[in-house]
Amino acid sequence: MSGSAVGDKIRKMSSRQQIPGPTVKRLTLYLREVDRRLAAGEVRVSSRQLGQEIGVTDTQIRKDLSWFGQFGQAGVGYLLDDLGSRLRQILGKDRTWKTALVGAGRLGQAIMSYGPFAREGFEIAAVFDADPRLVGTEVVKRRIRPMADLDRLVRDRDILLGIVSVPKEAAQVTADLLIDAGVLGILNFAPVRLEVGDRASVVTVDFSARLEQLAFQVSLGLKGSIDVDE
Amino acid sequence: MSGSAVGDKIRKMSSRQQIPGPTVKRLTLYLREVDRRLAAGEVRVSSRQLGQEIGVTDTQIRKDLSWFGQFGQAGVGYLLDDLGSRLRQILGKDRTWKTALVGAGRLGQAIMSYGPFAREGFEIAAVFDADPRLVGTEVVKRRIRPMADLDRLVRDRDILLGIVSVPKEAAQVTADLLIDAGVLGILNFAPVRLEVGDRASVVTVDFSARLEQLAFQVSLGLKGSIDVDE
DNA sequence: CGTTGTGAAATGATTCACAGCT
DNA sequence: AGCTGTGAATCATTTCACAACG
Repeated sequence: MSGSAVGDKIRKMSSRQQIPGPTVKRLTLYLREVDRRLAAGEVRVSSRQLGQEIGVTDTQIRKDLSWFGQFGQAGVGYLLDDLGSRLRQILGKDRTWKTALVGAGRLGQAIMSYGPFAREGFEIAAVFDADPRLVGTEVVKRRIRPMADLDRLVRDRDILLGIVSVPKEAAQVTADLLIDAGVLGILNFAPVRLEVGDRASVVTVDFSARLEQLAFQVSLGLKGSIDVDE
Repeated sequence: MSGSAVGDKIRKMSSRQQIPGPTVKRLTLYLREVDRRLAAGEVRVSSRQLGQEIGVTDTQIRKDLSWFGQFGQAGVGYLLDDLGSRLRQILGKDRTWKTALVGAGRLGQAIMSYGPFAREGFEIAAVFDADPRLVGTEVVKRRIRPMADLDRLVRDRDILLGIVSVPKEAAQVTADLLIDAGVLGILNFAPVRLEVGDRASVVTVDFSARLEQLAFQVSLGLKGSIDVDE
């Protein structure tokens, strides 16, 4: 029964139903809340209870989950344990993602020491920097490699994700290097749009754009966390 | 006509037409591209040219701008200079936003030294930390203040925005302190939903949620920057 | 002409309403 | 009774199509 359930999920996913972007963003929140409740020793939740905490309606949660098959027990709710592992599977968190970090400046250092990254299946398997003064030194307990080693190390270590925390001028070249070395996804912290065609997926985290959005909301006088979002 | 155009905008904005969230997010990108072209010495753009660079359709841009009145010259396009200052005004970037940073760990330090913040109208007017070992020291050329001084300093210096870069356990308390001291907007880096009611606006930047979204895309095999977003 | 600004149409996401399971 | 899963309805956003303009 559990075997065929996994099969359902995979079949549905590979039939290339397009999962809505907003749904994906929420999935992460669901998993977090599920883990929190599991850690608290709880066993079951209803979609309403789950949503309460994270500001999402019960219908929304059920609709989101329905993209991936059947999860719950009608009349009862969801088994946290089960829901957790299905979500982890969907989000690709049932494996370890080897990640290359490029740019070991203050932002890179912050990322290296950011708890959640290290803990939740994202292993920073190599760190690179173009600054010769940094190369060879240890930062946050990690040896910094020269850019020249990037291609070889990414290949040898089967690294699939890249984190770009270099100045914006260097972001595009860095992305190209990573992709040429075989990386499939890039988390970009530079405030630029990376042009990658269909060679990889990109997700950008843009601090200053967000601060601007905040300033806009405040200056409109729109109090209230209208769009906590993410 | 230009005087009344500004009037139109303000009237439209205060008549509380609800500006769509996605529009606000794009406005920031438009301003960036406009500034880039201004710096390159250009004088005019059409919506199509503007969109090319940042991956947005011309219609989308015109629709977005139309929320704020008339901007362009039919048959010609937009005057970069004019468009830039209108966008700056809309986004609240025609003033300096005094900001309090709470949490001077590595992430806080990265934020302090993040160029765009400092340059684009966001002044970090005070930095706080709960760690007594940090308080009183200088980090990235800024003196770290104790939490006990937060309320007084935020009031005295007319600080309107707060940046929360503390561990997630401390995020909610920190937000409450900031709001009680009069802050109207919070940029939250902790991976939790802040409960602020209608007392302030919140925008959250959640690194690990984003990495998860990336892992999801990659594991789905969805190559291509489907959702560069932000 | 080429380009803006905008109603109208199309697409996408959320909420509603309820059938069906436990 | 309580709750899930989902088609149908509503609401939001994007795209289309075109009139008006310089």
